Amino acid sequence: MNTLSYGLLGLLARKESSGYELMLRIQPFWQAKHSQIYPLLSAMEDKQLLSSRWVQQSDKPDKKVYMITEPGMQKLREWMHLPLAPSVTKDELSLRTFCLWLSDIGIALDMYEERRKLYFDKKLFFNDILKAIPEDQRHFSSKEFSDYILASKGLMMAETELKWCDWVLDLLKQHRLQKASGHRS
Amino acid sequence: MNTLSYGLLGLLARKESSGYELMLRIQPFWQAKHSQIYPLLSAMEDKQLLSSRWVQQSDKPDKKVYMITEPGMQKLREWMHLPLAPSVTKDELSLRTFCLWLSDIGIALDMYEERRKLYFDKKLFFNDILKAIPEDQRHFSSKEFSDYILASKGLMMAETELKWCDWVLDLLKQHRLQKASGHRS
DNA sequence: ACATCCATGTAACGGGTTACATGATTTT
DNA sequence: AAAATCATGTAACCCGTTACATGGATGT
Repeated sequence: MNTLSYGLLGLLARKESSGYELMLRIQPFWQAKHSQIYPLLSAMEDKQLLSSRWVQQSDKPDKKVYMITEPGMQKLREWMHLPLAPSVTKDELSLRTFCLWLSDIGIALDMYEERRKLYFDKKLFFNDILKAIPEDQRHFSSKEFSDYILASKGLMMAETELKWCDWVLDLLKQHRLQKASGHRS
Repeated sequence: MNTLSYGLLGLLARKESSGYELMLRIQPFWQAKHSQIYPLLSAMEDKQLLSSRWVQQSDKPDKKVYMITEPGMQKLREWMHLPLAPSVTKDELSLRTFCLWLSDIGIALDMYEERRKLYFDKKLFFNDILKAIPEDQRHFSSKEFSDYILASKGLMMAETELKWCDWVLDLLKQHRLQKASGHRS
């Protein structure tokens, strides 16, 4: 059982879902394609950690809805006592930043502007989730508590990333202005 | 050529290094083991993007130092014009947070305390890098500019993560207190 | 004595992406 | 008319980790 499988199990423990729905639910916290998720769900069903049924839909293709079983719940509870892996981030922008000195300042500005838009959208995304959680569901005993603290983290991180982008863009623009005035004098 | 290969090329463009040194230099921004880095360096040497020489050391094992070649520099400059991949983060803590409701509050407190320590050390790490960059090297034209803005990002992110952990820990401790007083009344 | 750092490499395996394959409905 | 959304699945390939293999120097 890998971490993604446990994550899917955890989502299913809160609400039965199809593979497609799970892909959408887990995406903001763990990027995984449908081609990775479907085989993991099949394998967990084979191990009796999940059960499934086909649900007919009008106007949409039929879907296979998975539910967690009692052995699945047991496995989940065990996971919470296993050692926690550290967070891993892989960002091409960091590696490219090492090469800023060998490229045109225009290329650099485009790169950070593009990333700025992503962080801005990310901020809106988590802000919308947060706004949808009413005050009375924001305490530990509520089912929505985890959504509340995770969306808060997403929002805080996006705001910091946005702030950093704006700061870098300012430094780059300042440098461009100084270079222009230098040419005139 | 994958992203990690370009990243190694970018580090070598700034300073010749051994595989071991590259592993240490890239680690804060892209976690990769030596077993992944050594074969990539070999492959890039075969493609004439790098050259190498053995350097003898007293008190330490000999090391194989790689230098970037002119075709390697060309490849690097091309990379800066290719589409930029979005950042990917995989954090087991987020997936576990979905399952908070099914575990003991003590387990939750331990988990966030443990992570808090990690973020605290991360903050110190980037703060030390930042302190080592003098004021006159913090402008765009300096070789150290990329180190300056990357260490700043690392510090800002670590501070936000730390703030989030403290906030979550406060919420959990508040809840525990309320439960205790509820039992008394 | 034992662990850690330095230093390089390979082999086996599991994780994850891209592409292939299908097809209805809704939006632009 | 074309693109996006919903929905499931498989196959080939590349990315990345764990384990194997070696060995001197330094620190606890």
